[in-house]
Amino acid sequence: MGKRGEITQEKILSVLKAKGVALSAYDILDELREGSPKIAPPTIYRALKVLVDQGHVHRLESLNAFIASTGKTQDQASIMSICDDCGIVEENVAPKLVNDLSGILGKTGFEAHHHVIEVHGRCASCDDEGAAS
Amino acid sequence: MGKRGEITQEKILSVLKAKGVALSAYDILDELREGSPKIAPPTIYRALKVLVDQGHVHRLESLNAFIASTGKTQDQASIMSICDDCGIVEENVAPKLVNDLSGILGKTGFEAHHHVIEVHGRCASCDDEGAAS
DNA sequence: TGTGTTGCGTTATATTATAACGAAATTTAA
DNA sequence: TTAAATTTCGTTATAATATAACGCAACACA
Repeated sequence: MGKRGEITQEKILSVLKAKGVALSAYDILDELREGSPKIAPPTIYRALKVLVDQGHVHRLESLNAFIASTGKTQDQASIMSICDDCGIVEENVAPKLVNDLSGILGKTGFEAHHHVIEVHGRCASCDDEGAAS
Repeated sequence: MGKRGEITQEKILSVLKAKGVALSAYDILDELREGSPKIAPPTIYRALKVLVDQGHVHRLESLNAFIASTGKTQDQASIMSICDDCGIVEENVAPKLVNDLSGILGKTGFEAHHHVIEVHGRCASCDDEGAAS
């Protein structure tokens, strides 16, 4: 079975969890190369695809980056808030809102399969800093 | 004043309106090159930035593509529905939903500046086709 | 062990995007 | 009106993101 691939997945997930921030595929590649110098982009992208499909990792479309899931979002669409100042990304859930969203689009006959909801702005702590200065 | 740039913006906008579908920056580049062979990527990206800032064009983060705004969304966050079958993209507005969304994040002190809401799925007509087959 | 199948690593390349710089247009001040 | 300052644009070059394609290795099953 896909043993080799799973090892890459585990390594990626642990890097993402250790860092706790959004990393690009190439950031991850650089990290993994410290252990296995010959690893190449497709290996990373393939492993990321599995992790994203499984819900262990979220892809941030508006950053072209990836972040470990906190696990809050069990199969639910996640709402990612992204601080443009410090880069911190938080994962949120709002089943009702996502449901409403699908409902609005459903009125035109659209069948929603995957939701990309990413909100850019300023996190509480950067906001305080700004106010304090 | 920036006459040259404005001409590029107009050309891009008219290409996007004529096609009516999402185009990548390089799709647009190819179109414009039929008139002015020497045009280069930064020219396209700069013009697109202005058009997006003005709200005449939407950037689709999950497709790395651009589409002309229908004008429905006056300064409001738009909700883009994207059919993964035929590629059609529709622009929708739902001020209350966006407001709710900002409210949910606001509870954690996050101040929302820009919303990326893109829903992938199947449009009504592709759905019919699937059912009919 | 041989044969089929799947999935992985690797090479190569495609696609998307921007940095940096020089030239042209425009503005400002004399 | 012309010289200096400023802004914007075109251009070259390259960076960053992502995937196609192929061959080999691992496993599955007879």
